[in-house]
Amino acid sequence: MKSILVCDDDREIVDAIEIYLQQEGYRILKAYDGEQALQVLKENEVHLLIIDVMMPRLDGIRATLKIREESSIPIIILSAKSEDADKILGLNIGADDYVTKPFNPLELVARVKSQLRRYTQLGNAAESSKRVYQVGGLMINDELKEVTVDDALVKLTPIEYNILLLLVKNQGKVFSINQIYESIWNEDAIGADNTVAVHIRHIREKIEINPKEPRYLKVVWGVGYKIEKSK
Amino acid sequence: MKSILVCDDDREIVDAIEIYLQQEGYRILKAYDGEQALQVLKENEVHLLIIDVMMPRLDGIRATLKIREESSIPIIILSAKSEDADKILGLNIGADDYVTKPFNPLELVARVKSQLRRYTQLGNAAESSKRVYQVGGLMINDELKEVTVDDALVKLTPIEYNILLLLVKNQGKVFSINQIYESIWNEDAIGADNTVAVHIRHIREKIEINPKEPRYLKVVWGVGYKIEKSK
DNA sequence: GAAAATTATTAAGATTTTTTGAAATTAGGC
DNA sequence: GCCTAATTTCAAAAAATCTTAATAATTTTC
Repeated sequence: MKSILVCDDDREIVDAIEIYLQQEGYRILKAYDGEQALQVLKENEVHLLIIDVMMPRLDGIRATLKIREESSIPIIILSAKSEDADKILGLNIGADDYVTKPFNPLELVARVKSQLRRYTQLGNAAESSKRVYQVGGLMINDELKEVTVDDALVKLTPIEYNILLLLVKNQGKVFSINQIYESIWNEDAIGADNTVAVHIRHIREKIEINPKEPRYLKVVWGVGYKIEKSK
Repeated sequence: MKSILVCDDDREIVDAIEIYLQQEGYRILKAYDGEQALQVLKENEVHLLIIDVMMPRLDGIRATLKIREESSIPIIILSAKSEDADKILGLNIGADDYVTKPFNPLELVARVKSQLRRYTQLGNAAESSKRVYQVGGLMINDELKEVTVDDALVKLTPIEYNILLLLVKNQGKVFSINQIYESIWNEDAIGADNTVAVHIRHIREKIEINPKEPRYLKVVWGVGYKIEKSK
């Protein structure tokens, strides 16, 4: 579940935003000035920040600057100032979006979703240009959607392919069954453990010489699955 | 140099945007309908796309959907429709931002910069949190769920791993058996002393050269356990 | 130095997690 | 609409891990 920190000195606004975002399944953290926001960020895993400009103690602009010194989470600035100059300033100092009050809550929700998609799914320039991945004798060409093991072509179904691609793209990194499910199916994983497990088995049958002793697709007991990094 | 594709059937708008973005040092590619945009994307390296909604042949919404099937570049939708529903739709199908006409060119430039910064510099969730902890020759990579002692890989069970992670994350700090239990199991510790003790022993067997004289995982008599801080 | 309190050790039974085989359902191509 | 391939579900076997309880070894207290 994704956590969103909402920061505004107007508690009514914070509460209103909370209601809308909770409906979308996000966990909401709250702060009422910039200092508090920094504190919450330090102590919690936060995936996105919505922050007002005008606040006591530390305003949203200064807070954004401070946060950007060490974090790259998406920041949406909220402001009563609809002056273009303010928007431009906010966007230039590191914010990802700038929404002016009064705003349609549903538009804010859509912008939150868009930012989180960019941050958690779409990724960045460095990784998106790569289209061929390799781990030992296992190779995935994402342009041709082809998988080969020791130069022999292997035929995977779409779901199998996507799971393997996720794991190979992040080789070494462990993914829980839920993470895999949510990442591939784009929906909440409830009781989907077996589904993923069966796909894992099918992938192993196709890419492993001996599925009982997988060379590539390994289980990390109690945690999830990973592709063994080639050394 | 970053390349930006500007796509609108109104050539004047394309030209105007071109002027502003060129001043910022971007290379501008142009298209005048969705089909052309897809074509240009296929044949060029494009780092960001600005696309109008209403266009002949293939509109901006459909084009965005098509592009998202295989590309993750930032997309800014431009539109004369300022209806909230249109904005929400655009953002939900994969756009990164939605700007309504008429717009301040400088705000558009700021939004372009913001998106490119996210895409080319700030990166995404996966890479921003490298979670590696170290104490002397003991190292925990929480992303790979791997523990090494003097560069030798050590295999821990989930509970063992979590206990060690807790202690290493807070190295030097002493945790009582109850604190450890409640922190790992997330339930009240009643008569669970032995359980934790057994796990501690197993961890020592795996990470210590001589479990009887632990270098890392030490007992603080009458209080609890800690990981000796490295100096 | 002995008793009390705390921590360490061991191994077996209980539990959880993963793997597996097969059947049922769904989706896509012709 | 039928046929094939893909996906999901179910249930049980296998593997790994966790807990328990009984006992031993320490350290502290008196």
